[in-house]
Amino acid sequence: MAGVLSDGATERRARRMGYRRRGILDAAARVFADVGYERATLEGIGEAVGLSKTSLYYYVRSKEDLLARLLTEVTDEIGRQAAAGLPVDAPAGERLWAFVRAHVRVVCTTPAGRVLARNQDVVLGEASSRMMREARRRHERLLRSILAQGIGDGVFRPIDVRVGSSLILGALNVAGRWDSPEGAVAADRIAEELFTMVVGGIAAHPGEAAATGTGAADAQ
Amino acid sequence: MAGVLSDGATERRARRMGYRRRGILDAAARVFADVGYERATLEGIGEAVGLSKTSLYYYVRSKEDLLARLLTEVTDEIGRQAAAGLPVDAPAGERLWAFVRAHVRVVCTTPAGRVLARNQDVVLGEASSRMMREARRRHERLLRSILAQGIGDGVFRPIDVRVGSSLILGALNVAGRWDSPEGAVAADRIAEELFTMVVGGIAAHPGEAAATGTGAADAQ
Amino acid sequence: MAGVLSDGATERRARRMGYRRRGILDAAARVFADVGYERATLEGIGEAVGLSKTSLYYYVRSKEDLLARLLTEVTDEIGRQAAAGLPVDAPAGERLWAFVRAHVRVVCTTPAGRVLARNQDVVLGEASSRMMREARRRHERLLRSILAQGIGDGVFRPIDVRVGSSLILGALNVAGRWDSPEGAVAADRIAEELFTMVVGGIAAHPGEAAATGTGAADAQ
Amino acid sequence: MAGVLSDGATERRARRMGYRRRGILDAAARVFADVGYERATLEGIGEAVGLSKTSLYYYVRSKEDLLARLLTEVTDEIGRQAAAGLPVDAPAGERLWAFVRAHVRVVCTTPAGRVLARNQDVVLGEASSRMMREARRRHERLLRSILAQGIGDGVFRPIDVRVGSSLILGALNVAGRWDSPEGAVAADRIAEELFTMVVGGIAAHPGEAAATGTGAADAQ
DNA sequence: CATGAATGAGTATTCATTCAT
DNA sequence: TATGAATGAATACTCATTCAT
Repeated sequence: MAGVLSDGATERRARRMGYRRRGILDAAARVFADVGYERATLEGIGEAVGLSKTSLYYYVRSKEDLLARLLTEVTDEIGRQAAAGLPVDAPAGERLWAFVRAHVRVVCTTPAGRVLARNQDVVLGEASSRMMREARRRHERLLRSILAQGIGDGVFRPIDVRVGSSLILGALNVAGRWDSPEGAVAADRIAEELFTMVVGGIAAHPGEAAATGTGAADAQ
Repeated sequence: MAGVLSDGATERRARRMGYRRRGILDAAARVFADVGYERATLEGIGEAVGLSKTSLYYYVRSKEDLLARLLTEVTDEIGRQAAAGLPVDAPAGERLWAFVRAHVRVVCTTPAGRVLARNQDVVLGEASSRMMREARRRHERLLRSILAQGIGDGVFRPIDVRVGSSLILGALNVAGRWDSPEGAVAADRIAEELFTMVVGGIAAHPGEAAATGTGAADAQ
Repeated sequence: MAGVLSDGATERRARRMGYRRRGILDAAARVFADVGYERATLEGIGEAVGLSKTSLYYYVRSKEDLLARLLTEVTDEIGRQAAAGLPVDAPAGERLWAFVRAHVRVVCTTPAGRVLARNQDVVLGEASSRMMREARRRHERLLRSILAQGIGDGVFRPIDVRVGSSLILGALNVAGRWDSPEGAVAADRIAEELFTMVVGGIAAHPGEAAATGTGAADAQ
Repeated sequence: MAGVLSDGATERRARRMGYRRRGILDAAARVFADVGYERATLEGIGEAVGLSKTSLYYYVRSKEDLLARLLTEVTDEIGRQAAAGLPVDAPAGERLWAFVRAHVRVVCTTPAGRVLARNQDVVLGEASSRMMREARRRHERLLRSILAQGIGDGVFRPIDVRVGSSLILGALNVAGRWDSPEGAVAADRIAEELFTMVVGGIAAHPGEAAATGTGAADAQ
């Protein structure tokens, strides 16, 4: 894959670079999760990796870049986990469950996940902004495709997928704001609860409740 | 008790003070909604009201105070609207619909509402923090009481009300992040969609879908 | 003394003005003594008299003016007390004792006195600066005249009166920095100690000690 | 221990850091001496060293810190000079003379000394406050030990050493408020005058004068 | 790779002071 | 007399970022 000559050295350096970058990203995630993006300082992050704040610039373009990379990475990681181990033609219900579980798990158990769940609204510059927006779009597209499939298959009601996907993401992200439960098991229980509500709603007798809602709307 | 004459003057003055404070709060809401709390500057807010930044301090204790007041106010306003025009013994379904509609409407159509929907995670000092926390608690308590009533009446499934209320709020707040639709009508349509999903879920045949979810969980 | 016509009203007003001014000066003294001139705020002083900070400007030109008047007043008051009850031709020793006692008493037992003792070095504007400087000069002139008289009468050694007066004032002012002893009696005991040292020095056998000092000076 | 080569570089760097800090402290001393601590601005100090005001923060924690370090340093320097060249068992008279000369010299001829003499009453935060308090305590303890020794040896009268040390310090500090005489010689002459008065008092015939004082006290 | 040194731009906050009423 | 309202000027301190080494 790599060039023949500078191969060994380059790769080694790249990997070292990767290790460092990893450490930096992780440290940033922890700090961001702790005090929030705006209140976090590069010095603090540097301290957390054992590097001077200036050295950070060797690996990362800017503070915004740091956040953008972090969120992009974790977002895509969720997507990967959501698809892992599922046949391409898995039914929508199963795919949705996998998505929910992956999202909740990451959002509950990792610093980066908490950062993702909480920093939906930071205002960034053009470059970083685009990077993040695209990752988010990928994520939503995945969820929407699941919803669309379910609707096509007749297992989901014909809802507006854009509204639906937003609602679901908003609902799942609340988990990232709770005192993070330790371990995947606890996270999975939360995921189940959220999944059940999202899929089945809260009504005991869905048809009637929906009617009630409409009735109230009409009654206004 | 007060003299007939000075009464008018006094009242006028008090109202002027009110007007000013109102104007400041509103301007702050607009600015916060535009650029986010952290990037907003007191100078910018001052400009938006036509007051020097230092004059702001005549009406407000600090930037944090500004946000806390704003969010407290708008949160309580939603609660008021959610209860308006409903008999005390209204059925849970109707009450939930009123809550959803009020929340979405405010969150979609007012700057302060957008600020509320987006700034769930700002870190504030003790005083402001408490003020906001309490408002939020009041709001959640209202929603929880609705859920509890519905469960008691058998119209809602016996879900965990804490999880449920968080999920619902998270879901509703996403509306505050969309390019705000103009007018209460559009907001109400969104509210209806969200309400329908929250109540009825997205499954075409709830029982089965839920079963699917559980099945997926077992299958993992 | 006052004009025949507007007499009653004017005088009443002047006296009212006087009362207010008094209250303001006293409050300012207390506040200055508590937190220091620079950290004191007009608002705080206003509060201490039960007046809005703006109202202060009716009685006083500025914050600096407040300090200048205060210190001028208290300085002259010490001078008055130092001369009170003494025949014009009193011996220098007695006059010095009266001076020391008056100074220490005021400096120990009154807020304004403490302000005087501690705020020797505030930098003020031209007008206020001159007012204070003159009061201080009057005070020093009094002390110097006492020293000169004593030297002329042969009861004090032929010291440099300028150095001597400064030294004495510096020595006396330290008392204003101690936790102020309540009551004139305690203050008088302090005054006696300081007076004794100033007059008699600390040497057991003055002549020899002075020789020692000179010797050390020579030895360097 | 360190490599031969990097040693030089390291040391040079460390010294540069020292130089900078030194320069900053000195500049601050000059500015504080000129306009007083409260009216001094970080920007002004920065200008005086040829550094931007923000760069100051690379070397110093805060404005208070700057003052505290400065006064601590100069206070200890006086102590050092007061002890220099004296045998440990030097007589109290000589030690006192050395103390007085050192104090007056520094206070008259150095900016930091003038700052010390004049800023006895600035109100600082906890950390800086403690640092300064301790330096002052060390200084007073030295003076008190001299007084105690002298009293024990019978060369000083049995005065209250706490009162005595305060009085002396107050008396010596006045020299820091005069237009500073250039050169150590002038300062030493002032020191001699002050020393003479402190030790021998101002009375021509100490015993009688003291009696006069007491007499005045009795007569009141 | 790593960092020490330096800085510019930004920002909340304080406070004496003015002025119309 | 008294004050509510408004402001200008000042100021300490923060932090991301650059650059030479």
